[in-house]
Amino acid sequence: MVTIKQVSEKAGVSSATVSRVINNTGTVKEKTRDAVMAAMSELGYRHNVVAASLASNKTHTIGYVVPELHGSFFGAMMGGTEQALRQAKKHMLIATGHSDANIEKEQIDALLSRRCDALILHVEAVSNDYLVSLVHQGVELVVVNRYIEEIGDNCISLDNTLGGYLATRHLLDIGHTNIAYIAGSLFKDDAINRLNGHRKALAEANVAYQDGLTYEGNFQARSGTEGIRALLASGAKFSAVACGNDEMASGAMIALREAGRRIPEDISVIGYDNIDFASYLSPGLTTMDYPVQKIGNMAAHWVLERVYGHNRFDYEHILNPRLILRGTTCSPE
Amino acid sequence: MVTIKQVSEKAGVSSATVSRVINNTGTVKEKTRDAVMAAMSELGYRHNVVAASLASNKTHTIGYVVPELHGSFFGAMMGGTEQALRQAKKHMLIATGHSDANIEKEQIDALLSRRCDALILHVEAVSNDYLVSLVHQGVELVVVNRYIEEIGDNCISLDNTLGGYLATRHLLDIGHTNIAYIAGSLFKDDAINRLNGHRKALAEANVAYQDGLTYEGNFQARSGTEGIRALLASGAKFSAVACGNDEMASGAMIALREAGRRIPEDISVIGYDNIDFASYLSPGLTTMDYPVQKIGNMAAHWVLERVYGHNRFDYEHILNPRLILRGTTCSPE
DNA sequence: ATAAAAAATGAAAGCGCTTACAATTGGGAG
DNA sequence: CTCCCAATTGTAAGCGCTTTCATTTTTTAT
Repeated sequence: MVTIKQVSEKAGVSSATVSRVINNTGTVKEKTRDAVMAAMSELGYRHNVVAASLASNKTHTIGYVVPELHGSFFGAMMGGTEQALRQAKKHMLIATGHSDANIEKEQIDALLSRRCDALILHVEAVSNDYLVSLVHQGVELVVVNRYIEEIGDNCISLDNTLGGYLATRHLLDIGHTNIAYIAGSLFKDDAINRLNGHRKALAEANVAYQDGLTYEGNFQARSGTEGIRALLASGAKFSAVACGNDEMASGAMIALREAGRRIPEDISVIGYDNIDFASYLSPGLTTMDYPVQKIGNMAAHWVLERVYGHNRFDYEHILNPRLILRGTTCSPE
Repeated sequence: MVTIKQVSEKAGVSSATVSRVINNTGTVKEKTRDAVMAAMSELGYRHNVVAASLASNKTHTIGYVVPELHGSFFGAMMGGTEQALRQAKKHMLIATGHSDANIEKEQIDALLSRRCDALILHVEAVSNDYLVSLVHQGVELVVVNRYIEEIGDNCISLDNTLGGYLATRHLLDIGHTNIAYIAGSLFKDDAINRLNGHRKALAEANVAYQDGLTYEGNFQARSGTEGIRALLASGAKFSAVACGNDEMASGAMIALREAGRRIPEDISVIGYDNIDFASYLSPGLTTMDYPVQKIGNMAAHWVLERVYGHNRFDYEHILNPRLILRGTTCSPE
C-alpha cells in the first residue's frame, strides 16, 4: 500500500501538505497541489480512510439499525437516506435488530465501537429510557418511525394514531359500521397507535368498539389471511376490514376471496403504508400513505445538519399520513 | 473516551494484556482476565474498532454495492448476507451504484479506501475487464448475479438463460404458441439472457420468433403496463406473455385487465424473480423462482471462507431457477 | 530439587493519517 | 531597501490499538 509519506517524498513536499491537498484544507499553492496530485496518480495512491478517521476522530460513517432488510419498507427508507448521504460522501454501516432488545443493543454498541459519527435507528424492542440515555451520553442519533417525547428533537415519525383514525374514518364516511380490524404485533408502538386511531374514529362516530372484530396479526401477509379466517369462523359480521399494514391487507384479500367474498362489493379492505405493490394488486389497494422514503431522507438531513454542520434543512418531526384511494373500498350496498 | 491504556493502569497490567483479553488472543491467566474485565466495565470502556483496524489491517467490514436500495429484490439479497455476517460479527458498508459505471466505480473506490476486507458487488454498468482487473490487483470480491468467466470463482449467479427458457417452455408445454415477451433493459446481462432463453425455447419448439411480439421495458412495473398497451395497440396476437421480472408482470396484468382480458383465461402471464408479493397478486403470479436470499447468503459465506478463513462452505457458483406454478397461466382454450 | 519447556506478561515500535505550532517565503507599504 | 503581514510549508506529536520479541513466571519432567 502506498502511503502519504511516499507521495510526499515523490512530490518533494511534507506529508502535511499532501494531507492538505487530499482534504482540501488549509492553503496550498496551485503548483504544489499539482505536483502532489501527479505524485498520487503516478504511485496509485489510495487514501486510507481508517487512518484518517483515527487521527481526525471522524469516520464519515452513519450507523443504521433496522429490524430487517427484506420487504420493501426499509429498503425504501434507506434509499431515501442514502440519496442524501451519497452526495455528502458519507457512508452507511447497516445492522439489523430483529425486533429483539438484546440484538438491538448489541448492534448499537457495535456501531458505536466502530465510531460512527451518528446513528439512525428504527428499533422497536429497546426501551425509551435506553434511547434517552444514549442521547444524554452525547450519542448523536435520530430515531425514526417512533416518537419519544423527552428527545422529540431526535425523532422523525409518522402520526400513526392519525393514520389509523383516517383509515377507519374513510370506511365510516362511506357508510360502513361493522368494521373489522387486523392489527400488527401489539407490542409495537405503531401497531398500538394505529389501532387506537381506529378506535378513536369509531368512538367519534358513536360506533361501539367490539373486541370480537379485532385480530392481532404480526404485520406479515400470512397473519392477514389467518386473521380473516379466524374472524369469519367466529361468525363475526363485518362489511369492511382495516389492516395494520399492506402486507396483512393483501393476506386478508386472499382469505376473503377464498371465502367467496368479492372485494370491494362484499367487503371493503383498507391497508396501511402504501408500499410499492399496493397499486399492483387488483383491485388496487386503498391504503394510508406512509412517506417512508421522505422520512429516511429527513433523517439523513438531520445528521448532515447536526453532525456535519451542513446547511439548515427543513424537516418535520411528525409527518402526516394521507389516504390513498384505490379500488378496494366502496360503500356497502 | 476511555482507552486501553487507562484500563491497563486500573487493572495493573500492560496494554498488551488488555488487548489480549479484548481479542481473546494469546494466553492470559484467568485471574488477570477477570481483573481486566472488571476494570473495563468499571471505566465503561468501549473498544475502538477504528484504531484496531489501523493497527491490525483488518476492518471486519464488507463493502456492498447494489444498484438501488428500494424494491424487494436487494433487500432480500442483503438480508441473506447479513444473516451470515452478523453471526461472524462482520458488518456491511452499503453503497448504491445506480447502474451507472462512474458511480459504481466511485463507490467501489470509496469502499476500498475505507479498507473493506472484501466487497460484494451487484454492479451492472461496469465492464467485465474492470472487475477482472480488480481481482488481479488482489481485491477480494464476489460478484453476484453476474457471471464472468475469467473470474468464475468470484461469481455467484443464476442461470438466467435457463430461467428464460423454462418460463417460455412452460407456456409452450401447456399449449401456447403466440407468446409475447416483455424484456428488461436490454443493456443488462440478465435481461438479455432471459430473452435468449425465451428464444431458445421457441426455437426448440419450432415456433418462429417475432420481433413484433417483444417489447423492451426497464424492469419497472410501469413499463409492463406500457408494454402491453403497445403490443395490443400494434394489433399483435398472443395468448400468453412472459415478462423479464415480476414487477413488469404485475404492470402487464394491470394493462391486460384494463383492456378487458381475463387472466389466465384469455391471456396467461408469467413473471420472473418470485419476489414476495408475487403470491399476493390475484390470481397468484406464476413465475420463476430466483433464490436471491440464498445468493446473498452464499456471497457472505464465500467471504467468510476466503477472507476470514472460516470453515469450508458448500456454495454453488451458478444456481438454477425453477418454475413456481400459481394462477396466472393455463392452457389456451 | 533443578533444568528445560511452556505459559504469561511487558516494552516498544509501528499502523497511516491529522493538526497544532513553528518556520519560511513572498509581497507590498513605507 | 527594510519591515510587517499573510500565505505557504514543514515538524512532530499524537490518535488508540496490535503485535513482535524479549523477559519473567510457572509448570513439568527428571
